[in-house]
Amino acid sequence: MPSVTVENYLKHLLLLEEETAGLVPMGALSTALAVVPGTVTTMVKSLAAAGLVVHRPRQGVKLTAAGRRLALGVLRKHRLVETFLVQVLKMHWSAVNAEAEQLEHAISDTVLDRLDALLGHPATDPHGDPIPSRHGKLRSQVYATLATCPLARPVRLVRITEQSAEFLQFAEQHGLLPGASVRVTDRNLAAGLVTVQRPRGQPVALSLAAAGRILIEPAR
Amino acid sequence: MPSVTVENYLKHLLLLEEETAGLVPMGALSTALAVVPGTVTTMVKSLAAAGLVVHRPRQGVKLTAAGRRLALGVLRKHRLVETFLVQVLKMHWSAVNAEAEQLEHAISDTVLDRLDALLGHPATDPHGDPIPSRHGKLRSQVYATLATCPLARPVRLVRITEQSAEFLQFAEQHGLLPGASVRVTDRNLAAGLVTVQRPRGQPVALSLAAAGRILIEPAR
DNA sequence: CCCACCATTTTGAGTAGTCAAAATAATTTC
DNA sequence: GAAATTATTTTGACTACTCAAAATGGTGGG
Repeated sequence: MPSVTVENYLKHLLLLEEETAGLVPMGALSTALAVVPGTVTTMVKSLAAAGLVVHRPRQGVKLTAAGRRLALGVLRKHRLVETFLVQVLKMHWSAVNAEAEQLEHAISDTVLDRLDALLGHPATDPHGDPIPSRHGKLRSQVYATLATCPLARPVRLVRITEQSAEFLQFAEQHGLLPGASVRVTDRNLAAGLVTVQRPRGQPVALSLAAAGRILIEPAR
Repeated sequence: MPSVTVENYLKHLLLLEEETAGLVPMGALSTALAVVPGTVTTMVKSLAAAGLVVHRPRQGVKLTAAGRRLALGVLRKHRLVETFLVQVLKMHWSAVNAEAEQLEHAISDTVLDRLDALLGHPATDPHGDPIPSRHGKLRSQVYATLATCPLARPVRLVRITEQSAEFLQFAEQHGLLPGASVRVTDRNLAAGLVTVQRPRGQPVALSLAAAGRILIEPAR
């Protein structure tokens, strides 16, 4: 049974692979896990010895099939727990990431399956992040974002790929929730600013970086 | 924040204090925690240094007020989680102890309070074990047991103080659940055997030790 | 009273994970 | 193409736990 630490390394590696071409650099893992780079090197070597990752020295890491399977299991727990916390315990979506961070390592597959059934086998968590299936399939669709979509056209928010409580609270305050329909009215690359208009309400200004974390699809 | 290990030492110490007069011997903790006695000595010394227990060398340990407060918090989490697993996720009462053993260390006070509210602030868990209140009060009533109660009189089961899945499955199969009404028809001290009769059904034979783990009160 | 037995404590050693800081390699810059 | 910068790895050390096995202290029987 992998330790909490191992589970965390694998989960973050999976997350980083999603947004990285090729190998994940050690530094990226190091900041994601909030440990010093030397620790990551040591740890990655032992994960490699266990057959969970492939380590190319001075280049980076990636998951093996076995590592990926484990990581997907952890991610599934994380996202189902988040969904449970919001839907059943009525917690705020900005608070559940931190909670799930702990619970994902303590919940058994048995309990998880019950939870999944109770929730009606949801496809995504409250942030719109896809929940890996019981057998390790992850529907990982490529979406446009508020930083890249065409101007003026109505778009529907599908996913917020940013877990910080502050950002999520900000987003909710301005109606930027998965499912909401908005239009990007202006995008100023020089200033790095995106202006978003929702049906009834004030326009909202976002940094380009923030806008890039909000995934969308053409509305209707 | 106390480590999982510390939480486990404190919780088991609390449980052992309930059934021990005076200090808890090191050996008892050692078997409860499934570690060798030397480990307990080392660990208890560090808990004592942290002000969580009092250690009288060669005699035993007991919780300080601070240690007890922490232990009650863990026990509350354990028992509320058990209740949740049975009442909401419909798990079998014989399986939930093992699950709660893990979850009790991962669940935050916030989540716990929501769970408590969802369950309607239950006073006991599915085994009849009292749930410590949010402020660390533990209603710890002294009950008679099937090993000590008068013969032939109808009694109501209130609590099963034995967590092993096998025992709980056996108990359920014979209708020995909290709330059930039964009568002890025979008690053979020489053979160490207790015979229990429930309203409609075969008589059940139990060892004296097992009978002592089933707490009762006079029925009506 | 002494000896044997039991529980407990000590000692020495190991594992998992971490950091600080020095060493090394790769990449960019000029 | 050397020098400077940046990322990564190494080294040495520390914390929190754990075990095996030897040492110690009490207790109870003869």
